[in-house]
Amino acid sequence: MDGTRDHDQTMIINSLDDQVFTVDHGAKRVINEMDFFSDKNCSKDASSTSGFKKESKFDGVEQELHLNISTGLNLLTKNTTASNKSAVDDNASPEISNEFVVLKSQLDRVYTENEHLRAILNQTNSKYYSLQMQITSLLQQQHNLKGESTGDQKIIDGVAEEEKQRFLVPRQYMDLGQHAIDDKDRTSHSDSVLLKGRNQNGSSSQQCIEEKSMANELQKNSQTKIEREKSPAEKNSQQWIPNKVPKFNSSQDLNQAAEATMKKARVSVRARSEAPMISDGCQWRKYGQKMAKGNPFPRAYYRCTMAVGCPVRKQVQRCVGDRSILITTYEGNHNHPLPPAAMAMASTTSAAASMLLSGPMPSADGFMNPNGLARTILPYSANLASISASAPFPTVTLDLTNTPNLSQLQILQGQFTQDFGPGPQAIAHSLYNHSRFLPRVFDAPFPGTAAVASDPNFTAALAEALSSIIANLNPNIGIDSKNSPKNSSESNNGNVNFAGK
DNA sequence: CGTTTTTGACCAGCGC
DNA sequence: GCGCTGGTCAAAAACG
Repeated sequence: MDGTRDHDQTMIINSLDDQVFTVDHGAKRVINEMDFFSDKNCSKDASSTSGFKKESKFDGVEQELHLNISTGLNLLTKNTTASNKSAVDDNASPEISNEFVVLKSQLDRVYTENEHLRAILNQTNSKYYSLQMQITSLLQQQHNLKGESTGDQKIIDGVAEEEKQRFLVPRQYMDLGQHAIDDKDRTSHSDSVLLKGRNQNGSSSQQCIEEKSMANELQKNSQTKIEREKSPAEKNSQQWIPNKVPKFNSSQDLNQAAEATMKKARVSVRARSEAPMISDGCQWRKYGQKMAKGNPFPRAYYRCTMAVGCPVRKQVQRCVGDRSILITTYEGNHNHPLPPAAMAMASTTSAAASMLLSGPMPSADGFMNPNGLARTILPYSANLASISASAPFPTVTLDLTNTPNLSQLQILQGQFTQDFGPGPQAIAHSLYNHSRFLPRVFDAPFPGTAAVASDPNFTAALAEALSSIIANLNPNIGIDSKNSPKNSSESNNGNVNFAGK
Protein backbone atom coordinates (compact mmCIF):
# COMPACT_ATOMS: atom_id res chain seq x y z
CA MET A 1 0.00 0.00 0.00
CA ASP A 2 2.44 2.51 1.20
CA GLY A 3 5.77 2.45 -0.41
CA THR A 4 7.55 4.06 2.46
CA ARG A 5 6.30 1.68 5.03
CA ASP A 6 6.81 -1.32 2.86
CA HIS A 7 10.30 -0.19 2.35
CA ASP A 8 10.74 0.19 6.05
CA GLN A 9 9.43 -3.25 6.70
CA THR A 10 11.65 -4.69 4.08
CA MET A 11 14.55 -2.97 5.63
CA ILE A 12 13.59 -4.31 9.00
CA ILE A 13 13.30 -7.84 7.78
CA ASN A 14 16.53 -7.68 5.87
CA SER A 15 18.36 -6.31 8.79
CA LEU A 16 16.89 -8.91 11.03
CA ASP A 17 17.96 -11.68 8.78
CA ASP A 18 21.50 -10.57 9.24
CA GLN A 19 21.27 -10.84 12.95
CA VAL A 20 22.37 -13.79 14.92
CA PHE A 21 19.54 -14.82 17.15
CA THR A 22 20.46 -15.58 20.66
CA VAL A 23 16.93 -16.11 21.77
CA ASP A 24 16.72 -19.31 23.69
CA HIS A 25 19.60 -20.75 21.81
CA GLY A 26 22.56 -18.93 23.15
CA ALA A 27 24.36 -20.04 26.21
CA LYS A 28 24.12 -16.59 27.69
CA ARG A 29 21.03 -15.08 29.12
CA VAL A 30 20.03 -12.10 27.17
CA ILE A 31 17.23 -10.54 29.08
CA ASN A 32 17.05 -7.03 27.93
CA GLU A 33 14.73 -5.82 30.60
CA MET A 34 14.93 -2.20 31.34
CA ASP A 35 15.26 -0.99 34.84
CA PHE A 36 11.79 0.01 35.88
CA PHE A 37 12.92 0.99 39.29
CA SER A 38 15.39 3.54 38.25
CA ASP A 39 13.24 6.14 39.91
CA LYS A 40 13.20 4.14 43.04
CA ASN A 41 16.91 3.69 42.96
CA CYS A 42 17.31 7.30 42.27
CA SER A 43 15.17 8.05 45.23
CA LYS A 44 17.22 5.81 47.40
CA ASP A 45 20.38 7.43 46.25
CA ALA A 46 18.84 10.77 46.72
CA SER A 47 17.76 10.03 50.21
CA SER A 48 21.15 8.73 51.09
CA THR A 49 22.72 11.90 49.82
CA SER A 50 20.32 14.32 51.37
CA GLY A 51 18.08 14.26 48.36
CA PHE A 52 19.99 16.72 46.28
CA LYS A 53 20.55 14.61 43.23
CA LYS A 54 17.06 13.67 42.26
CA GLU A 55 16.57 13.62 38.59
CA SER A 56 13.40 15.09 37.33
CA LYS A 57 11.72 13.24 34.55
CA PHE A 58 8.23 14.55 34.92
CA ASP A 59 7.95 18.27 34.87
CA GLY A 60 9.40 21.45 36.14
CA VAL A 61 8.17 21.05 39.66
CA GLU A 62 10.96 18.83 40.72
CA GLN A 63 13.46 20.86 38.85
CA GLU A 64 12.31 23.85 40.73
CA LEU A 65 12.64 21.98 43.94
CA HIS A 66 16.03 20.86 42.89
CA LEU A 67 17.09 24.43 42.37
CA ASN A 68 15.82 25.41 45.74
CA ILE A 69 17.68 22.62 47.31
CA SER A 70 20.85 23.54 45.52
CA THR A 71 20.52 27.08 46.71
CA GLY A 72 20.42 25.95 50.23
CA LEU A 73 23.48 23.88 49.72
CA ASN A 74 25.41 26.74 48.29
CA LEU A 75 24.56 28.90 51.21
CA LEU A 76 25.77 26.29 53.55
CA THR A 77 28.96 25.84 51.63
CA LYS A 78 29.54 29.55 51.50
CA ASN A 79 29.46 29.83 55.25
CA THR A 80 32.21 27.33 55.57
CA THR A 81 34.57 29.02 53.19
CA ALA A 82 37.82 30.43 54.42
CA SER A 83 36.84 34.00 53.65
CA ASN A 84 34.11 33.88 56.21
CA LYS A 85 35.85 31.61 58.58
CA SER A 86 36.76 34.24 61.13
CA ALA A 87 33.28 35.57 61.41
CA VAL A 88 31.94 32.12 61.67
CA ASP A 89 34.38 31.11 64.31
CA ASP A 90 33.84 34.24 66.35
CA ASN A 91 30.14 34.58 66.70
CA ALA A 92 28.10 32.58 64.24
CA SER A 93 28.74 28.96 65.12
CA PRO A 94 25.57 28.43 67.13
CA GLU A 95 23.58 30.37 64.55
CA ILE A 96 25.02 28.35 61.71
CA SER A 97 24.30 25.22 63.59
CA ASN A 98 20.74 26.34 64.06
CA GLU A 99 20.54 27.42 60.48
CA PHE A 100 21.84 24.06 59.44
CA VAL A 101 19.19 22.32 61.44
CA VAL A 102 16.52 24.56 60.02
CA LEU A 103 17.76 24.04 56.51
CA LYS A 104 17.96 20.36 57.02
CA SER A 105 14.44 20.21 58.29
CA GLN A 106 13.33 22.29 55.37
CA LEU A 107 15.14 20.01 53.02
CA ASP A 108 13.51 17.02 54.57
CA ARG A 109 10.16 18.66 54.19
CA VAL A 110 10.89 19.55 50.58
CA TYR A 111 12.00 16.05 49.90
CA THR A 112 8.84 14.64 51.40
CA GLU A 113 6.82 17.05 49.38
CA ASN A 114 8.82 16.09 46.37
CA GLU A 115 7.96 12.46 46.87
CA HIS A 116 4.35 13.39 47.31
CA LEU A 117 4.35 15.34 44.08
CA ARG A 118 5.97 12.47 42.31
CA ALA A 119 3.25 10.16 43.50
CA ILE A 120 0.62 12.61 42.34
CA LEU A 121 2.26 12.82 38.97
CA ASN A 122 2.24 9.10 38.63
CA GLN A 123 -1.40 8.98 39.52
CA THR A 124 -2.21 11.75 37.12
CA ASN A 125 -0.40 9.89 34.43
CA SER A 126 -2.47 6.82 35.02
CA LYS A 127 -5.68 8.79 35.14
CA TYR A 128 -4.81 10.35 31.85
CA TYR A 129 -4.94 7.03 30.10
CA SER A 130 -8.21 6.11 31.65
CA LEU A 131 -9.80 9.43 30.91
CA GLN A 132 -8.59 9.31 27.37
CA MET A 133 -10.38 6.06 26.88
CA GLN A 134 -13.51 7.22 28.63
CA ILE A 135 -13.78 10.38 26.60
CA THR A 136 -13.45 8.46 23.41
CA SER A 137 -16.04 5.99 24.54
CA LEU A 138 -18.46 8.73 25.43
CA LEU A 139 -17.98 10.35 22.07
CA GLN A 140 -18.57 7.07 20.41
CA GLN A 141 -21.74 6.46 22.37
CA GLN A 142 -22.98 9.89 21.54
CA HIS A 143 -22.35 9.28 17.91
CA ASN A 144 -24.10 5.96 17.99
CA LEU A 145 -27.13 7.41 19.70
CA LYS A 146 -27.39 10.05 17.01
CA GLY A 147 -26.91 7.81 14.06
CA GLU A 148 -28.61 4.68 15.19
CA SER A 149 -31.60 5.98 17.08
CA THR A 150 -34.03 5.05 14.35
CA GLY A 151 -32.73 2.28 12.21
CA ASP A 152 -31.02 0.27 14.83
CA GLN A 153 -33.39 0.86 17.66
CA LYS A 154 -34.20 -2.76 17.65
CA ILE A 155 -30.58 -3.61 18.03
CA ILE A 156 -30.10 -1.18 20.88
CA ASP A 157 -33.11 -2.57 22.64
CA GLY A 158 -31.72 -5.99 22.29
CA VAL A 159 -28.32 -5.16 23.64
CA ALA A 160 -29.05 -6.35 27.13
CA GLU A 161 -30.41 -9.60 25.89
CA GLU A 162 -27.52 -10.13 23.56
CA GLU A 163 -25.16 -9.27 26.34
CA LYS A 164 -26.64 -12.14 28.26
CA GLN A 165 -26.38 -14.39 25.28
CA ARG A 166 -22.79 -13.48 24.88
CA PHE A 167 -22.02 -15.11 28.16
CA LEU A 168 -24.51 -17.89 27.85
CA VAL A 169 -23.30 -18.76 24.40
CA PRO A 170 -19.71 -17.78 24.71
CA ARG A 171 -18.62 -19.07 21.38
CA GLN A 172 -19.94 -16.10 19.60
CA TYR A 173 -17.28 -14.68 17.40
CA MET A 174 -16.32 -11.08 17.44
CA ASP A 175 -14.00 -9.32 15.13
CA LEU A 176 -12.97 -5.84 14.34
CA GLY A 177 -13.09 -4.26 11.01
CA GLN A 178 -13.27 -5.60 7.59
CA HIS A 179 -11.96 -8.93 8.62
CA ALA A 180 -15.22 -9.65 10.25
CA ILE A 181 -16.70 -10.10 6.86
CA ASP A 182 -13.79 -12.06 5.55
CA ASP A 183 -13.83 -14.39 8.48
CA LYS A 184 -17.49 -15.08 8.67
CA ASP A 185 -17.06 -18.41 7.04
CA ARG A 186 -14.12 -19.18 9.18
CA THR A 187 -16.13 -18.90 12.32
CA SER A 188 -18.00 -22.00 11.47
CA HIS A 189 -14.96 -24.14 11.91
CA SER A 190 -12.60 -21.99 13.85
CA ASP A 191 -13.33 -21.30 17.44
CA SER A 192 -10.41 -19.05 18.04
CA VAL A 193 -9.03 -17.10 15.20
CA LEU A 194 -6.92 -14.55 16.88
CA LEU A 195 -5.08 -12.84 14.15
CA LYS A 196 -6.28 -11.32 11.02
CA GLY A 197 -4.92 -8.77 8.69
CA ARG A 198 -1.35 -9.62 9.26
CA ASN A 199 1.50 -8.11 7.53
CA GLN A 200 1.77 -8.57 3.88
CA ASN A 201 4.55 -11.10 3.84
CA GLY A 202 2.33 -14.03 3.25
CA SER A 203 2.65 -15.51 6.67
CA SER A 204 -0.85 -14.63 7.61
CA SER A 205 -2.40 -18.04 7.53
CA GLN A 206 0.43 -19.68 9.32
CA GLN A 207 0.34 -17.08 12.01
CA CYS A 208 -3.33 -17.61 12.45
CA ILE A 209 -2.75 -21.28 12.85
CA GLU A 210 0.03 -20.66 15.26
CA GLU A 211 -1.95 -18.40 17.49
CA LYS A 212 -4.97 -20.59 17.28
CA SER A 213 -2.78 -23.38 18.44
CA MET A 214 -1.57 -21.23 21.28
CA ALA A 215 -5.10 -20.41 22.28
CA ASN A 216 -6.07 -24.03 22.27
CA GLU A 217 -3.08 -24.84 24.35
CA LEU A 218 -4.04 -22.27 26.88
CA GLN A 219 -7.51 -23.69 26.89
CA LYS A 220 -6.22 -27.10 27.64
CA ASN A 221 -4.02 -25.65 30.27
CA SER A 222 -7.01 -24.00 31.78
CA GLN A 223 -8.82 -27.21 32.04
CA THR A 224 -5.81 -28.76 33.58
CA LYS A 225 -5.84 -26.08 36.19
CA ILE A 226 -9.39 -26.87 37.05
CA GLU A 227 -8.28 -30.22 38.26
CA ARG A 228 -5.26 -28.80 39.98
CA GLU A 229 -7.34 -26.34 41.85
CA LYS A 230 -9.13 -29.19 43.49
CA SER A 231 -6.00 -30.08 45.34
CA PRO A 232 -5.64 -28.37 48.70
CA ALA A 233 -2.24 -27.02 47.84
CA GLU A 234 -3.75 -24.85 45.17
CA LYS A 235 -6.48 -23.32 47.23
CA ASN A 236 -4.62 -20.13 47.80
CA SER A 237 -6.52 -17.40 46.11
CA GLN A 238 -3.34 -15.57 45.38
CA GLN A 239 -2.12 -18.38 43.24
CA TRP A 240 -2.71 -18.87 39.60
CA ILE A 241 -6.30 -18.14 38.87
CA PRO A 242 -7.70 -21.28 37.39
CA ASN A 243 -9.02 -20.81 33.92
CA LYS A 244 -12.16 -22.67 34.50
CA VAL A 245 -14.14 -23.28 31.46
CA PRO A 246 -17.48 -21.79 32.30
CA LYS A 247 -20.02 -24.45 31.57
CA PHE A 248 -22.79 -21.97 31.86
CA ASN A 249 -26.31 -23.04 32.01
CA SER A 250 -29.34 -20.87 32.24
CA SER A 251 -29.57 -21.19 35.99
CA GLN A 252 -26.13 -19.78 36.69
CA ASP A 253 -25.57 -16.27 37.73
CA LEU A 254 -24.56 -14.09 34.85
CA ASN A 255 -22.38 -12.03 37.07
CA GLN A 256 -20.44 -15.05 38.05
CA ALA A 257 -20.10 -15.94 34.45
CA ALA A 258 -18.86 -12.52 33.60
CA GLU A 259 -16.44 -12.59 36.46
CA ALA A 260 -15.13 -15.97 35.52
CA THR A 261 -14.71 -14.84 31.98
CA MET A 262 -12.95 -11.74 33.18
CA LYS A 263 -10.36 -13.78 34.95
CA LYS A 264 -9.53 -15.62 31.80
CA ALA A 265 -9.24 -12.67 29.52
CA ARG A 266 -5.96 -12.75 27.71
CA VAL A 267 -4.05 -10.14 25.89
CA SER A 268 -1.72 -11.15 23.17
CA VAL A 269 0.78 -8.63 21.95
CA ARG A 270 2.66 -9.02 18.74
CA ALA A 271 5.70 -6.89 18.32
CA ARG A 272 8.92 -6.92 16.46
CA SER A 273 11.72 -7.52 18.85
CA GLU A 274 15.03 -9.24 18.94
CA ALA A 275 14.98 -9.53 22.69
CA PRO A 276 13.79 -12.77 24.26
CA MET A 277 10.78 -10.84 25.41
CA ILE A 278 9.45 -7.36 25.25
CA SER A 279 9.76 -5.17 28.24
CA ASP A 280 6.42 -4.57 29.85
CA GLY A 281 7.34 -3.13 33.19
CA CYS A 282 7.13 -6.29 35.23
CA GLN A 283 9.68 -8.75 36.49
CA TRP A 284 9.39 -12.23 35.14
CA ARG A 285 10.92 -15.52 35.95
CA LYS A 286 11.20 -18.19 33.39
CA TYR A 287 9.83 -21.47 34.61
CA GLY A 288 9.69 -23.53 31.52
CA GLN A 289 10.37 -23.86 27.89
CA LYS A 290 8.83 -26.10 25.34
CA MET A 291 9.10 -26.80 21.72
CA ALA A 292 5.70 -26.25 20.26
CA LYS A 293 4.55 -28.30 17.38
CA GLY A 294 4.93 -26.61 14.06
CA ASN A 295 7.23 -23.93 15.34
CA PRO A 296 11.00 -24.23 15.28
CA PHE A 297 11.24 -21.60 17.97
CA PRO A 298 10.76 -22.65 21.57
CA ARG A 299 7.94 -21.28 23.63
CA ALA A 300 8.99 -19.80 26.93
CA TYR A 301 6.84 -19.66 30.01
CA TYR A 302 7.24 -16.84 32.47
CA ARG A 303 5.56 -15.95 35.70
CA CYS A 304 5.50 -12.62 37.43
CA THR A 305 7.97 -12.37 40.30
CA MET A 306 7.19 -8.90 41.49
CA ALA A 307 5.23 -10.36 44.34
CA VAL A 308 5.05 -13.73 45.94
CA GLY A 309 2.18 -15.66 44.53
CA CYS A 310 1.38 -13.27 41.73
CA PRO A 311 -0.71 -15.37 39.38
CA VAL A 312 0.15 -13.56 36.20
CA ARG A 313 1.90 -15.62 33.61
CA LYS A 314 2.86 -15.12 30.08
CA GLN A 315 3.99 -17.10 27.13
CA VAL A 316 6.53 -15.81 24.72
CA GLN A 317 7.11 -17.30 21.36
CA ARG A 318 8.48 -16.21 18.07
CA CYS A 319 6.20 -16.24 15.14
CA VAL A 320 6.89 -19.11 12.82
CA GLY A 321 6.18 -16.95 9.83
CA ASP A 322 8.37 -14.08 10.84
CA ARG A 323 10.94 -14.76 13.45
CA SER A 324 11.33 -11.09 14.15
CA ILE A 325 7.84 -11.03 15.58
CA LEU A 326 7.48 -11.83 19.21
CA ILE A 327 4.11 -13.07 20.40
CA THR A 328 3.52 -12.43 24.06
CA THR A 329 0.36 -13.71 25.67
CA TYR A 330 -0.58 -12.49 29.13
CA GLU A 331 -2.96 -14.18 31.46
CA GLY A 332 -4.03 -13.46 34.99
CA ASN A 333 -4.24 -10.49 37.29
CA HIS A 334 -1.45 -8.97 39.25
CA ASN A 335 -1.94 -9.00 42.98
CA HIS A 336 0.55 -6.28 43.76
CA PRO A 337 1.33 -2.67 43.00
CA LEU A 338 3.10 -2.01 39.79
CA PRO A 339 5.74 0.49 38.81
CA PRO A 340 4.53 3.35 36.64
CA ALA A 341 5.84 1.80 33.46
CA ALA A 342 4.04 -1.40 34.19
CA MET A 343 0.95 0.51 35.22
CA ALA A 344 0.71 2.13 31.84
CA MET A 345 0.94 -1.21 30.17
CA ALA A 346 -1.37 -2.73 32.73
CA SER A 347 -4.06 -0.20 32.07
CA THR A 348 -3.72 -0.87 28.40
CA THR A 349 -3.95 -4.60 28.63
CA SER A 350 -6.61 -4.32 31.25
CA ALA A 351 -8.54 -2.12 28.89
CA ALA A 352 -8.03 -4.68 26.19
CA ALA A 353 -9.37 -7.38 28.42
CA SER A 354 -12.29 -5.21 29.37
CA MET A 355 -12.93 -4.55 25.75
CA LEU A 356 -13.16 -8.24 25.24
CA LEU A 357 -15.63 -8.66 27.97
CA SER A 358 -17.71 -5.58 27.54
CA GLY A 359 -17.54 -6.28 23.87
CA PRO A 360 -18.46 -4.21 20.90
CA MET A 361 -21.99 -3.19 20.31
CA PRO A 362 -23.61 -6.35 19.14
CA SER A 363 -25.26 -6.10 15.82
CA ALA A 364 -27.80 -8.19 14.10
CA ASP A 365 -25.25 -10.40 12.46
CA GLY A 366 -23.46 -11.04 15.68
CA PHE A 367 -20.46 -9.01 14.69
CA MET A 368 -19.28 -5.67 15.65
CA ASN A 369 -21.50 -2.79 15.01
CA PRO A 370 -20.04 -1.40 11.85
CA ASN A 371 -21.09 2.11 12.57
CA GLY A 372 -19.55 5.16 14.04
CA LEU A 373 -16.07 5.09 15.32
CA ALA A 374 -15.50 1.50 14.54
CA ARG A 375 -16.41 2.02 10.96
CA THR A 376 -14.26 5.06 10.85
CA ILE A 377 -11.19 3.61 12.40
CA LEU A 378 -11.26 0.00 11.59
CA PRO A 379 -10.44 0.07 7.94
CA TYR A 380 -7.11 1.40 9.06
CA SER A 381 -6.66 -0.10 12.45
CA ALA A 382 -7.87 -3.60 11.90
CA ASN A 383 -4.31 -4.57 11.35
CA LEU A 384 -3.40 -3.33 14.78
CA ALA A 385 -5.86 -5.03 17.03
CA SER A 386 -8.22 -7.87 16.68
CA ILE A 387 -10.45 -9.63 19.06
CA SER A 388 -11.31 -13.17 19.55
CA ALA A 389 -14.07 -13.17 22.08
CA SER A 390 -14.53 -16.83 21.46
CA ALA A 391 -15.21 -17.30 25.10
CA PRO A 392 -14.52 -19.05 27.39
CA PHE A 393 -11.08 -17.80 26.48
CA PRO A 394 -11.47 -14.42 24.98
CA THR A 395 -8.28 -12.98 23.65
CA VAL A 396 -7.47 -9.63 22.27
CA THR A 397 -4.50 -9.53 20.02
CA LEU A 398 -2.65 -6.29 19.65
CA ASP A 399 -0.60 -6.36 16.55
CA LEU A 400 2.21 -3.88 16.61
CA THR A 401 4.01 -5.39 13.70
CA ASN A 402 1.94 -3.78 11.04
CA THR A 403 1.63 -0.06 11.44
CA PRO A 404 -0.69 2.17 9.53
CA ASN A 405 1.03 4.38 7.07
CA LEU A 406 0.93 8.11 7.22
CA SER A 407 -1.56 8.59 4.44
CA GLN A 408 -3.98 6.25 6.15
CA LEU A 409 -3.57 8.10 9.34
CA GLN A 410 -4.20 11.39 7.68
CA ILE A 411 -7.38 10.01 6.23
CA LEU A 412 -8.21 8.61 9.58
CA GLN A 413 -7.61 11.89 11.27
CA GLY A 414 -9.71 13.67 8.72
CA GLN A 415 -12.58 11.30 9.29
CA PHE A 416 -12.26 11.77 12.97
CA THR A 417 -12.54 15.47 12.58
CA GLN A 418 -15.49 15.08 10.34
CA ASP A 419 -17.34 12.63 12.51
CA PHE A 420 -16.48 13.75 15.99
CA GLY A 421 -15.01 17.20 15.72
CA PRO A 422 -11.47 18.10 16.48
CA GLY A 423 -11.41 16.43 19.87
CA PRO A 424 -10.41 12.87 19.09
CA GLN A 425 -7.58 13.92 16.89
CA ALA A 426 -5.36 12.79 19.63
CA ILE A 427 -6.31 9.28 18.79
CA ALA A 428 -5.22 9.52 15.23
CA HIS A 429 -2.23 11.37 16.49
CA SER A 430 -1.48 8.53 18.77
CA LEU A 431 -1.77 6.12 15.94
CA TYR A 432 0.56 8.29 14.01
CA ASN A 433 2.98 8.38 16.86
CA HIS A 434 2.59 4.68 17.11
CA SER A 435 3.41 4.24 13.48
CA ARG A 436 6.36 6.52 13.74
CA PHE A 437 7.63 5.08 16.93
CA LEU A 438 7.69 1.43 16.22
CA PRO A 439 9.73 1.42 13.06
CA ARG A 440 12.19 3.74 14.67
CA VAL A 441 12.54 1.51 17.65
CA PHE A 442 12.55 -1.79 15.93
CA ASP A 443 14.66 -0.67 13.11
CA ALA A 444 17.38 0.52 15.36
CA PRO A 445 20.58 -1.42 15.23
CA PHE A 446 20.79 -3.84 18.07
CA PRO A 447 24.26 -5.15 18.72
CA GLY A 448 23.14 -7.99 20.88
CA THR A 449 20.39 -6.02 22.47
CA ALA A 450 17.04 -5.01 21.16
CA ALA A 451 16.27 -1.38 21.31
CA VAL A 452 12.69 -2.11 21.98
CA ALA A 453 13.44 -3.86 25.18
CA SER A 454 16.01 -1.51 26.46
CA ASP A 455 14.32 1.70 25.56
CA PRO A 456 12.56 2.90 28.69
CA ASN A 457 10.20 4.94 26.57
CA PHE A 458 8.92 1.94 24.80
CA THR A 459 6.43 0.84 27.38
CA ALA A 460 4.91 4.23 27.80
CA ALA A 461 4.71 4.83 24.10
CA LEU A 462 3.34 1.40 23.52
CA ALA A 463 0.76 1.87 26.19
CA GLU A 464 -0.24 5.20 24.82
CA ALA A 465 -0.66 3.88 21.36
CA LEU A 466 -2.50 0.82 22.48
CA SER A 467 -4.72 2.74 24.83
CA SER A 468 -5.82 4.94 22.02
CA ILE A 469 -6.33 2.07 19.67
CA ILE A 470 -8.19 0.00 22.18
CA ALA A 471 -10.27 2.83 23.40
CA ASN A 472 -11.38 3.52 19.90
CA LEU A 473 -12.02 -0.01 19.06
CA ASN A 474 -14.30 -0.43 21.98
CA PRO A 475 -17.09 2.02 22.55
CA ASN A 476 -17.90 0.49 25.89
CA ILE A 477 -14.63 0.93 27.63
CA GLY A 478 -14.90 3.27 30.50
CA ILE A 479 -18.65 3.45 30.37
CA ASP A 480 -19.56 0.45 32.35
CA SER A 481 -17.92 0.69 35.68
CA LYS A 482 -18.10 -3.04 36.08
CA ASN A 483 -16.19 -3.69 32.94
CA SER A 484 -14.14 -0.62 32.69
CA PRO A 485 -10.47 -0.98 33.32
CA LYS A 486 -9.25 -0.26 36.74
CA ASN A 487 -8.32 3.31 36.52
CA SER A 488 -7.61 6.11 38.86
CA SER A 489 -8.96 4.60 42.00
CA GLU A 490 -7.02 1.47 41.47
CA SER A 491 -3.98 3.36 40.46
CA ASN A 492 -4.18 5.08 43.75
CA ASN A 493 -3.80 1.95 45.72
CA GLY A 494 -1.53 0.45 43.17
CA ASN A 495 -3.62 -2.59 42.48
CA VAL A 496 -3.65 -2.60 38.77
CA ASN A 497 -4.70 -5.60 36.88
CA PHE A 498 -2.37 -6.34 34.14
CA ALA A 499 -4.33 -8.53 31.88
CA GLY A 500 -7.90 -9.29 32.36
CA LYS A 501 -10.33 -8.28 35.03
C1' DC B 1 25.52 -18.04 48.28
C1' DG B 2 21.17 -16.60 46.61
C1' DT B 3 18.75 -16.14 42.42
C1' DT B 4 17.65 -17.43 37.85
C1' DT B 5 17.77 -20.46 33.93
C1' DT B 6 17.86 -24.92 31.91
C1' DT B 7 15.93 -29.21 31.01
C1' DG B 8 14.11 -33.70 31.66
C1' DA B 9 10.15 -35.71 33.92
C1' DC B 10 5.51 -35.78 35.07
C1' DC B 11 0.68 -34.93 34.49
C1' DA B 12 -3.65 -33.97 32.17
C1' DG B 13 -6.46 -33.24 28.09
C1' DC B 14 -7.58 -34.51 23.59
C1' DG B 15 -8.07 -37.23 19.41
C1' DC B 16 -8.09 -41.56 17.36
C1' DG C 1 -6.61 -47.35 26.02
C1' DC C 2 -2.81 -45.30 23.79
C1' DG C 3 -0.09 -41.79 21.88
C1' DC C 4 0.59 -36.99 21.20
C1' DT C 5 0.89 -32.44 22.89
C1' DG C 6 1.28 -28.65 26.04
C1' DG C 7 1.98 -26.78 30.78
C1' DT C 8 4.26 -27.14 35.02
C1' DC C 9 7.49 -28.89 38.36
C1' DA C 10 11.86 -29.47 40.31
C1' DA C 11 16.65 -30.74 40.46
C1' DA C 12 20.84 -29.36 38.44
C1' DA C 13 23.52 -25.91 36.36
C1' DA C 14 24.76 -21.27 35.57
C1' DC C 15 25.17 -16.67 36.87
C1' DG C 16 26.27 -12.46 39.49
